[in-house]
Amino acid sequence: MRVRQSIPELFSTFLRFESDQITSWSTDSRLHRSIQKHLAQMPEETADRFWVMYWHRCWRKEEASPRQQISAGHISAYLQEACYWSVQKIQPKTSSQQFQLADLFQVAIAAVPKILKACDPDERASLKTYASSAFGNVVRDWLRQRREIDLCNHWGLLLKLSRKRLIEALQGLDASTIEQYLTAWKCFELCYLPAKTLGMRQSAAPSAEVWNAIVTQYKKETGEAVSPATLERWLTDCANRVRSQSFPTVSSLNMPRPGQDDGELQDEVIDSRDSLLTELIEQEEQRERQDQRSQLNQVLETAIAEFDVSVQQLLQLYYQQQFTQQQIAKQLEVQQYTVSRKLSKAREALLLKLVRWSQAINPATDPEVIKSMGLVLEEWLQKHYS
DNA sequence: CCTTAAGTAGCACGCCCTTA
DNA sequence: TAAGGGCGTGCTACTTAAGG
Repeated sequence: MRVRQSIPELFSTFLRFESDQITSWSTDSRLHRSIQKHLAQMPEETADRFWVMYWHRCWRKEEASPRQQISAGHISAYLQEACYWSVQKIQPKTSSQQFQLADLFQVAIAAVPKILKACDPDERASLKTYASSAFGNVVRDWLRQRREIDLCNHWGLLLKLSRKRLIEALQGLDASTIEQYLTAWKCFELCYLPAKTLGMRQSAAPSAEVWNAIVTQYKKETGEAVSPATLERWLTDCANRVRSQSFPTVSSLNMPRPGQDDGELQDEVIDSRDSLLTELIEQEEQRERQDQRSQLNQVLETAIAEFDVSVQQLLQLYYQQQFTQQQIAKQLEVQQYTVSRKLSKAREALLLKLVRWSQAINPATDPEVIKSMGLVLEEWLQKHYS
């Protein structure tokens, strides 16, 4: 990363990422003009510390004014390196390859307004030091929550949920629907409670009896008769809304191209899917993905069919019946480690098939990709046998 | 933070088959 | 018939995740 030198650079340039690598600094011309103008008015101020304090105070004064975005923009630019190094420190620790550095960087930098609010320029000596630790905390917290939400299925998520968060997630719907959803959710919680003591994250879908109980409870609460299917639809919708509200799609940084005038600031991170072209591309990509998914199914199903019957049985017990290795060992009268090893062997063989198949599509397969294929395979097995 | 359970992986060993 | 490779198994230390 090239070290930025001048004050205008420090307060108007942003890191650019391309395939998870920093490629260059790009200048936001609006911010560049702004800092030049201020420098011309105060040519004696050449210390970056002065300008950080200056923009931080402006930001506080400009509460709710459009100018506040400019001040936040200057500070975001200033904090680019701090943000990068904080995220860089965390990223190797995230076991999953799901989140790239650029994604995490984006999550962290979007927290600048929050950081500016929390850090009082009159009390703290250095915004940069404060921000460095705050960026780390923001990303860690985001990853933790994300992992938690990803691990839960709909029913687990609904059990965990607080009423307040559900209401927040349902904003935008009309009042009567919100009321219906909330009542349905309350009935679900009441009737599904026994399962709460078991594994919370992967709670099984309510059984027919539970659904009937929910229907009865709903009738008791509201006097209206609603079918189990409708209740299920409402509750699934609740879960989906909570999911997407917690983690809106993160889009690319929208950095202005050098020389381009109408650059947006990086704090606009919510994806607005309004372009027809984007939609068409997405549809095309989706078709392609579906096509590849069915090919993948075929490859893996054939591979499993070629396995020894005992191995097939093992996979069934493990993935379908959800037995532990210990339970399988007891049933098959072998040791747990034998089960473990046979499962590993089977996974290895499937992974090999998967890698060969993917190499036919894209011959350049690096170890990272193979690692991520392992995860895909595990996910596939879970789904295939469920 | 500690404990516990579940799962993984390295090393050693023995059996079986092939080869010289 | 001995050597050697491939493979399965046993033991055990280690890692990871969940719960108190």
